[in-house]
Amino acid sequence: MPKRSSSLATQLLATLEERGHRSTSPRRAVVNAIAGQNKHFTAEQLRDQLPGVGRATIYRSLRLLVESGVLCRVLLEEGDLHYQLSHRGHHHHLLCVECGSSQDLLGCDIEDLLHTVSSAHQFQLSGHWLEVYGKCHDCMDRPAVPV
Amino acid sequence: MPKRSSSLATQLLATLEERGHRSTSPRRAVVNAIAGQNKHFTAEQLRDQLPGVGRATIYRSLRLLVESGVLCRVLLEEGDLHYQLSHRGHHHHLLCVECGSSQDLLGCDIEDLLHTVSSAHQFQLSGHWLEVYGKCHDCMDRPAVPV
DNA sequence: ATAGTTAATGATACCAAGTCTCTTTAACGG
DNA sequence: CCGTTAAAGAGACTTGGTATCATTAACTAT
Ligand SMILES: [Mn+2]
Ligand SMILES: [Mn+2]
Ligand SMILES: [Zn+2]
Ligand SMILES: [Zn+2]
Repeated sequence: MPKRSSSLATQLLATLEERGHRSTSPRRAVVNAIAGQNKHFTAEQLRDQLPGVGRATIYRSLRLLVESGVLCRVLLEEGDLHYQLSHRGHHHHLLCVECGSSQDLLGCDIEDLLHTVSSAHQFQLSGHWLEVYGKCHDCMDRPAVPV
Repeated sequence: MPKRSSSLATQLLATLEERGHRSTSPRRAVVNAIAGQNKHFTAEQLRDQLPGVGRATIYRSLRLLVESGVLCRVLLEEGDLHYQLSHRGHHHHLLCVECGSSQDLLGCDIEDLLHTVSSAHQFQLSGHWLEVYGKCHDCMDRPAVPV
């Protein structure tokens, strides 16, 4: 039996439909899989979970969802690109390098600071990219995992 | 006749030698080419300029120079990885999206701010990645280049 | 100066992460 | 129900890089 769609999945799909995209069954499979992730994930992880969906379709869906603002790209310290559900609007992440969890960083003062610094350099700010790496609260207590 | 080495190139090579790496002729060619760049560049650009040097050697040299702290990686807005000469130590860049120039951002308050924000989230900061995009002073005045 | 040791090179195969092309399918609007 | 057109999927291709390994050449010690 097909896994039941979460309301989150329904919501993601609705976002796509509002933007004029069709509700196809591969697309529903993709948003369901995404809704089931509990932390950031890669395109390839999604592909492993959806062997029946074409590779191009997965990448196309990810692009649409990023463009719609419901997914955001997350760059890990090693350079790997992951995705995760986004709180709409620009924000950043505190990424735990230990357990892979992430916390959103909303309404911090970075924008103001960057504006100040930029104008000091006679630079007209238009965008920025920031990722913050470290250990989350849980992993701070826990002794480091032996490799 | 072989292009004369700039003192910058000599300096780069010296850094490598100090770290126990041999002064080979492909390596000299690479540091010379790097010393001749006037802005950030990609590995492939370097390759085009050095058709006689093997691909692996170019990537290996870039890695060594990054590890030595004399080159830094720069992530452009579109996701392309570039390199540029580094002022040793951690710093960031103001990248002009118009002309491709970049200004180093030293001693800005970002570290302090991130520490404040992190501890507010009970997060133990260990690193971060920041790139700032916009228009440099020159390009602010100039009307946008027609595509 | 010579020889020995070992780092470094480069040819080539390989790989990861995507993108492009093109034919076929199916969603949706009328 | 039909027609239009978006979307899918197969598969070739691309980009940016890494791994392997036989050969070469820097440096070191004599
Ligand atoms: Mn986010
Ligand atoms: Mn720099
Ligand atoms: Zn953690
Ligand atoms: Zn500029």
